[in-house]
Amino acid sequence: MSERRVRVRFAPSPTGPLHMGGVRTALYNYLFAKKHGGDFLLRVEDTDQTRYVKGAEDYILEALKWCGINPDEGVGAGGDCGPYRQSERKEAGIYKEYAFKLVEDGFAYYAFDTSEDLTNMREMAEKAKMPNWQYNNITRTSMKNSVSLSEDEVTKRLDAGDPFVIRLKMPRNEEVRFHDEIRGWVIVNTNNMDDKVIYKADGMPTYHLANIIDDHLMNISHVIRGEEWLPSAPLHVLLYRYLGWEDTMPKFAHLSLILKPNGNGKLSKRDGDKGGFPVFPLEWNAPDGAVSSGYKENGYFPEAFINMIAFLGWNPGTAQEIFSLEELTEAFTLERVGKSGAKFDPDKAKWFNQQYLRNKSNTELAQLLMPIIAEEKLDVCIEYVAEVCELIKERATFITDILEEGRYFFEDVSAYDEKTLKKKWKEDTPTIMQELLVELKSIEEFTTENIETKFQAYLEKNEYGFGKVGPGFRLLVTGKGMGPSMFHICSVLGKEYVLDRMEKGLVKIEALKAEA
RNA sequence: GGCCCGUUCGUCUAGGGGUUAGGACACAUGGUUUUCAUCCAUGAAACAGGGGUUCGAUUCCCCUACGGGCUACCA
Repeated sequence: MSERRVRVRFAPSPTGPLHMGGVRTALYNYLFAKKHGGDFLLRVEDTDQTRYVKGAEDYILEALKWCGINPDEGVGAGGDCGPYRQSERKEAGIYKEYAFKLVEDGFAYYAFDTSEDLTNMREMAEKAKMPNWQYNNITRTSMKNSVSLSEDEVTKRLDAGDPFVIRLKMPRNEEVRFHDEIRGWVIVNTNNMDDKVIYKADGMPTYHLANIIDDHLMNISHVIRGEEWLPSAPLHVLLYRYLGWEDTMPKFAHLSLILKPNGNGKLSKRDGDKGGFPVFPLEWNAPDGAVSSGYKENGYFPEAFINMIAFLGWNPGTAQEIFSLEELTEAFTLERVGKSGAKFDPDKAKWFNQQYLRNKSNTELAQLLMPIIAEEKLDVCIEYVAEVCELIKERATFITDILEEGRYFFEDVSAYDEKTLKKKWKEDTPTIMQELLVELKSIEEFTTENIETKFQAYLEKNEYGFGKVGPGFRLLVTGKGMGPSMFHICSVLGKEYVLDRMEKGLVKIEALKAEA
């Protein structure tokens, strides 16, 4: 067989925000396409108007954009196979003819049973201890459809405009097999499959039909999708066969699900709320006003998020863990995608972010920090922020940690760490601080080295250990009990500021002490 | 319940008929650091169970258990 152009698609339903699992599916599709020089399409599967959620489609588009997963074709990108929204394709009359053709060819039939009929049937079956009633190749003979009803009756109903659906006529006792790129051969007997509705009473195709038609019309070569589709894959194979498209049927690859960090089950929105981590790439404001947090808003870099997601169920087989999108594209293969579900680990997610943060230059970090600083109306220049980043970077996971950890670089000290105050602020500390203040005042050039030299000289002169002077000094200047080198902090802060803080701090702390 | 898929340290995983079963996160200990973080070193930690096949199975096959998915005129 000649090499077919790789064309894959990500086909979400706009029923809510895209969650991590969806992003991973999109990512793997994207990586696979790029790896093989193919196309990545975005198709919106909005055949169920009752589940349509306003804003969801925009959200999906924005989320993918933030992740750097840009479609070559599809909604928001254009292309020759449009429209790419299934609702619009339905309006264009794309699906109807195929549904009816299936009936004509004897592979499907009209069914007139109403939803109530079906519900009643299921309830009756349940009472008769048949808990799982299905509309299938046995039960269909006792239902109202073009298989059981006379031809006259069917025509009469059709002419009268009775609502109907089209169901696939599942054959009796046939083995349907297909090769999954990740799982190998999957074989299912048609006796275990039901007569799925492929065309709804409202004139919309169901997922199954629309999906097959669109994939065929859009020349999709590989279907990479979630495990939840594995059970219906045989149905899809049958649909390709009955439509006469089996020779160009795409290859299938079913991805395992992302599971909850602890406990069982797939990751859901609630797990994030409970575990204190996001499950969505971007913050989602639901129409009902509920807000779900996003990775972006939590300070994650998109590259780190993507990297982390990629490793949930895939690995390169080497020790390398940090991969740019380009490197992922280079390294990605379906063969190295795992078969089993992966429990999501929020700690590892943080670790990825930390790695990326550390690899960014101080200027880069400062640039990212400036908007946040502006929001807080703090008046500093970018060069100063970069210097702060240099000092705080090593102890930050998120960009905002730099601001929080290094608060004292931007604002006066308003509170003093109680523990340090209690343990390290002794009777003679104020005197020592006064003396240190004088020493610092005498420094001409307020550089890290000069401050350190002066400080050490002072210790030596009085035969003090560092522990006698250091903690009080830090407390006075930063309000904290720990942090980066004091000499660095002071040189960044500048002489005036440091002296001022010490003087004011001495007064404040003495007042606090007197109070206590 | 039925059907389908899966099962290596707590977690993500590598590996694969004969290995001291490797790495990463998290954890613990020690070192560096005035402190915290970083960094470095070290440690603890796994082949779900039972049957086969085989000289030999964690690896191949079967069964069981467990986990997951599906079982809509939802995707």
